[in-house]
Amino acid sequence: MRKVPLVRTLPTAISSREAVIAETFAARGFEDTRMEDLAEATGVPKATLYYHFAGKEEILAWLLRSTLAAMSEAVTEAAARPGTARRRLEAVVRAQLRVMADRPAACRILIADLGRAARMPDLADGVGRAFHAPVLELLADGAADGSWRRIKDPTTTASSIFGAVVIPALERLVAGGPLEPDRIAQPVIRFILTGLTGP
Amino acid sequence: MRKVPLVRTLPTAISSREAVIAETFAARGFEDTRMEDLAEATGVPKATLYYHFAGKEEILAWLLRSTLAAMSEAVTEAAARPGTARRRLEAVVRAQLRVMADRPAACRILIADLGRAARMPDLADGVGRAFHAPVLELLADGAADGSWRRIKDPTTTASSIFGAVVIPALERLVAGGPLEPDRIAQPVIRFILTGLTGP
Amino acid sequence: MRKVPLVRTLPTAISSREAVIAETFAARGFEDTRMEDLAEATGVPKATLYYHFAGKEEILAWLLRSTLAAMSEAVTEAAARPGTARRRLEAVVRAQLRVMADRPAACRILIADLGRAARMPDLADGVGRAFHAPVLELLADGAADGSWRRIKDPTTTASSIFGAVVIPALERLVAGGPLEPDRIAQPVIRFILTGLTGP
Amino acid sequence: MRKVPLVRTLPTAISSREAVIAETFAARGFEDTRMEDLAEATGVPKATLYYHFAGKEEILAWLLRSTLAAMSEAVTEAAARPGTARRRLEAVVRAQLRVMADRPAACRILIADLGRAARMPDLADGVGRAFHAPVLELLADGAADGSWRRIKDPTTTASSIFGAVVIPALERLVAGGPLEPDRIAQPVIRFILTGLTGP
DNA sequence: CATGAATGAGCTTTCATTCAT
DNA sequence: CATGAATGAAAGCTCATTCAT
Repeated sequence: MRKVPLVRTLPTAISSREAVIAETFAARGFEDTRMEDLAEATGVPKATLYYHFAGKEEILAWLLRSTLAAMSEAVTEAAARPGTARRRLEAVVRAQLRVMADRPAACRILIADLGRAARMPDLADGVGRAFHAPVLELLADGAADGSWRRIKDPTTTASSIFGAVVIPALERLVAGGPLEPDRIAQPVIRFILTGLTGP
Repeated sequence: MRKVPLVRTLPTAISSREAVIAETFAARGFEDTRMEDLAEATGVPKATLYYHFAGKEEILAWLLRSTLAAMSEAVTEAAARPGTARRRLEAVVRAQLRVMADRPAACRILIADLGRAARMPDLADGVGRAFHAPVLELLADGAADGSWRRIKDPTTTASSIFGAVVIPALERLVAGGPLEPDRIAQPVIRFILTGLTGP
Repeated sequence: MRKVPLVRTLPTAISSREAVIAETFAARGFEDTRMEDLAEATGVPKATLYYHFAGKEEILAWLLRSTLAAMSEAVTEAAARPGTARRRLEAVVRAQLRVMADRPAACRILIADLGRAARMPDLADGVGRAFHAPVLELLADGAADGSWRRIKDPTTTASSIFGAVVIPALERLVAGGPLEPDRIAQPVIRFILTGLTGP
Repeated sequence: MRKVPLVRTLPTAISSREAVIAETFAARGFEDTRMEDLAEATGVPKATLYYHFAGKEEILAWLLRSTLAAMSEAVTEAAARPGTARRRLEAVVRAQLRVMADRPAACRILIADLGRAARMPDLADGVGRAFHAPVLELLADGAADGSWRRIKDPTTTASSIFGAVVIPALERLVAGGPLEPDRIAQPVIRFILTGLTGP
């Protein structure tokens, strides 16, 4: 049983089909998606997929890894901008929502099936690194620059922030509607910054 | 494939094994859990499971329905208590966390695989009814009784609240650690009520 | 990968088809025999074969084990008869040939593919136990009772005897002709007892 | 599937790897040896093997043909020496054993899988021509020159001689031990000439 | 000439599910 | 009612083989 990911460089015939693959997985769920479905959806023969990936799970892993990388990049970039922690957090939230809007299928898989991601060793803490880490830093920065109070339990709070952003977005995605990041961003950011009771 | 759920009354031999079934599903994921695994885990022969359930999916549905019912009951009860909306929302959060702590495996499946639940017709809006509906009411009540400002986009906000509660809890569950509802409740409630900037 | 042989008792629907299975394997060779071929030949559905055997290889193993057992029994019985070692050795040769004539396909597989048998752990020394052991004893007995000279290298000699019996028989089987044990027995026995130079 | 053997002259890069190829086949059996395995073992890329051979089976055929040729040559040469039939037969036995010792893997394949060789059209009677034919002549010569009695059933007897030589040798090879042709030759020759009862 | 990349064609195996007892 | 035995229906994966360079 070969579990080591193959190291061939992906031909564009495949890598350019990332979205189609994500949509295929999203439509039927991982297990109900047959290799054959992916072959049909991409136009790449089954055996060729096996030539480039060690198995169906590797394809999903590649997809999620790529998605996570995009998320990580967008979030990290937003967090690194100049400005107050508050502005930067707002940018992070918008960045996260934008990535989800750009790759609805892949993000839907990733977030609506966190359980599976958790079961995939090399992805397990991908979410953590992509979102939590930058946010944790921001939480500290914000306390320092007066953006907000000192956060007592930053880990839990970072998770709460993640949930507060991602769950409303997920519900849109799952409902099938388009995700309008700018529409959601506002109430979400307000909720994150001031909670229910704020001004 | 018979899709109509059977209506026999479950023998306790099975219903008492709910937790084991949930753990089995949680450990390997739905599709990687074979009927045989459930049979072994519960001690109930495969064919007997088929005598009581229309199929594997029905077992999961029964499990999730039961979990959702518990969640719904706990949340609804908390929301119905006397007191300010604020107190009642706090109670709701604690209730939600307590259910998750009581049924870690089942809740983990439910929340870490929202995608599947969404794909299961009769469960699709279960989460909505279990959590969102009572919270939506609370949001209105709270604006009325002065617990908080008037919430502009209550649907999105209810989702954010759900995410803010459930994602930190899920991360604990997935990490394998025990969920201490009371430890998490405090920072989460504070976050929900006052956000990052509040007092 | 389950390598442990299953322990269900074989239904006669299968065990009674032993010969057909052997013929199927013999006709096309092990690897060119698909499970489907065995299913068709026996009338037992593929999945049912898998219910009773852990895999194709297990079916072959069962077949060879059974053949070896028959060989062992026949040879041992012949070797155990009363009489001089010489008479008993003659009986052993005839017994061996008779088994081969009775189960031509299975014996052809077994002997024409000793290499595979050697690669199958639990069969590796089956041939040794079935033929060599009794013959080794006979060689000693014969030296004691004056049937023949003292044999210096009994292991090699036992192998030579085995080869001298089995190879002519195999050539008949492979040629497709029927094996007439009594026709072959005579020249073979004479060769074994007196070699080329004897009276 | 092209069945005509290609006639390109083999580059030494391949022909010099004959032993490695034989060992690879011997270790796993023909069908469990993948083209890839041969490529790895020889260092010659898969596609290059296909450039020189019409297919996997052709590689085995080439190997066995080569082995058979060596056997045939050695045996024929030994049988053609001057001297009594008896001396020449002894030489034949030693020659046969020497070839087996020199090419243990290839001979193991050839003899431990006589069934397959029999199924390969152009090899079918290779063994016959390589060993049986010279021996048949010797049997007649020996009767003429007084080396031994007149052999009644020379075909069967030639087979018995072949078996008496080759099976003990095969058992050594399969056991993994080295084949010491001179150690085996003596008891085998004695057995062939005088059987069990001779002086 | 030689070969990395690609793929057609199957085959083994697995499992959810059924059914006779 | 309960269940051991049996099976239909896939699906993942492998590999021999081809071909463009």
